[in-house]
Amino acid sequence: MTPAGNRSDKTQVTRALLALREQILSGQFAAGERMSELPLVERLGVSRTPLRLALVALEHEGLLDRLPGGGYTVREFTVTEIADAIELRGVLEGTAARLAAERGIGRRELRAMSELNDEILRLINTDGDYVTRYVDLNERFHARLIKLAGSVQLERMWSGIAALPFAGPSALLLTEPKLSESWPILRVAQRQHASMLDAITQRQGARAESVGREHARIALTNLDLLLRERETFQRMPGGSLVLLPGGAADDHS
Amino acid sequence: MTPAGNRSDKTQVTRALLALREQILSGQFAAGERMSELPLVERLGVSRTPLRLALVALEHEGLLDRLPGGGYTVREFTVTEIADAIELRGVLEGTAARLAAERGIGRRELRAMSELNDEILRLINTDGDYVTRYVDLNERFHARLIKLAGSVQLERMWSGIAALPFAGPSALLLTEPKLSESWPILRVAQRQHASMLDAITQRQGARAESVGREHARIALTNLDLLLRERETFQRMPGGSLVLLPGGAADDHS
DNA sequence: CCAAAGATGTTTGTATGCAACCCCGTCGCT
DNA sequence: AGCGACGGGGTTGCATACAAACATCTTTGG
Repeated sequence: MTPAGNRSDKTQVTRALLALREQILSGQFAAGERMSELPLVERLGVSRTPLRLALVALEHEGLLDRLPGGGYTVREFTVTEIADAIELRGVLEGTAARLAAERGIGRRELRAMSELNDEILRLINTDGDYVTRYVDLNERFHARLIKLAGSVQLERMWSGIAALPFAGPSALLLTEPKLSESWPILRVAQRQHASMLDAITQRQGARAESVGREHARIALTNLDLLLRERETFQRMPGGSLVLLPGGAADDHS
Repeated sequence: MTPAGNRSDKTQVTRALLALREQILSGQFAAGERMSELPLVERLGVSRTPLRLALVALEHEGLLDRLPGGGYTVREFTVTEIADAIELRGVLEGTAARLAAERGIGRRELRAMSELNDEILRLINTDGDYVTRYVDLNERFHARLIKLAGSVQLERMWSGIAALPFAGPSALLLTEPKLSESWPILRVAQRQHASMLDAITQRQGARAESVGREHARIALTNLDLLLRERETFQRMPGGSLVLLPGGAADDHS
């Protein structure tokens, strides 16, 4: 859904959309602050007409909230919301896997996904900075998984939620500093990919679904780990939009 | 999501949105036909600016498809897509029920839903034309169910899919002619509502989820019944948007 | 001194004019 | 005769001017 622009659109609304999203995610707007059109116009260098289209797109995307008197604010996400979004992504991916299993999938497609996953396996057996490549492969795997179900609606819903900051399939990957902690997790994830493919191949719908769900919950673990290091967290794109649990408790629960 | 307008907006974009949606659902546009802005402007009596906002809203809603060169067409739905959408609504409602069960729900809310469902029970024990009232009660029950989970994302996704023609909780109710056939179905549905509430009360997440899913599948049955009477089908709002299975086969499968 | 009405600035909503684009047919040149 | 280019109609994209809603602060009258 209006994820970016089609093609390499040079249209003003795309320009505004991209710029705005980036500025929002990098925390250049305070959480409850009212975003009026005129300031944005001069900030982004587009006129009001395309700007408004970009704004409704971002509202649809869930990054902006329309406030009563008109105007927008950047949406603030609680940790619970993020966890819910991840759980929901798991539900959707599980459903995709189940439907794929029930309906049967061509060997070509399964083969392609297997190869993607094999490449992931080779990658995490390597030493070195493979994060970028891993993210790419992982996203491709998940995107294809969703398409396996062959349902437009499912795809739409998934795109809607996976575009949310922190809810995407590779959103919470630990970056450099703590890579040691994330290494075993990636292995588990790769294994789950394989299990899903196997379940789909053998048309075991229930198994495919539950593995799909559990797989997404890996992100919950990563979320927990990340929350232990608030500074790192805040620096990640979109980090400033997250309302961290208040100073009290929750740090040693 | 941009379901109707907030408040009783007299704004032009709302006017355009409502009028357009109604005209689309009543089949006043051919399926693949290109909808250009200028004709719509004089048809709806609003200028291009609010019209375009209404168009993107309908695109987000899934009723319109943007076509490559610009402009829109009304979206055409296959029977399979409708079935998928219903299945997905079941997945979401099942998830809502499961989350509600897992997280626990206040008695007040459960009580309220029980009363709604009791009223449905009394209603279907009555003779007479209760369709309108049933639809109202049923929609309220489902809306509350979704809210029980307490997840904004889930609610958003559900609204998105329940707004689709034929995918809403009461969308495929058989109208007057065949009421006799739908009567026992309503009884089953009411019972499933009760089971869901019971499961939630007893915090039986898995049960709540599976009942929620199965409950939505009632709509699949109704869909089947409706497809036996194409004329009736075509007359329902949005009926003309559905691409019926080609003349061959499928009538006696 | 307080209250109410009005003026003023700021905001969003709407209309419209202009420019760029695309499809397509036709005309001219080779 | 074929191929290419030019131009016309129609369409969308964009910018801007204007109107209406809203808020605020001031000013004036009691």
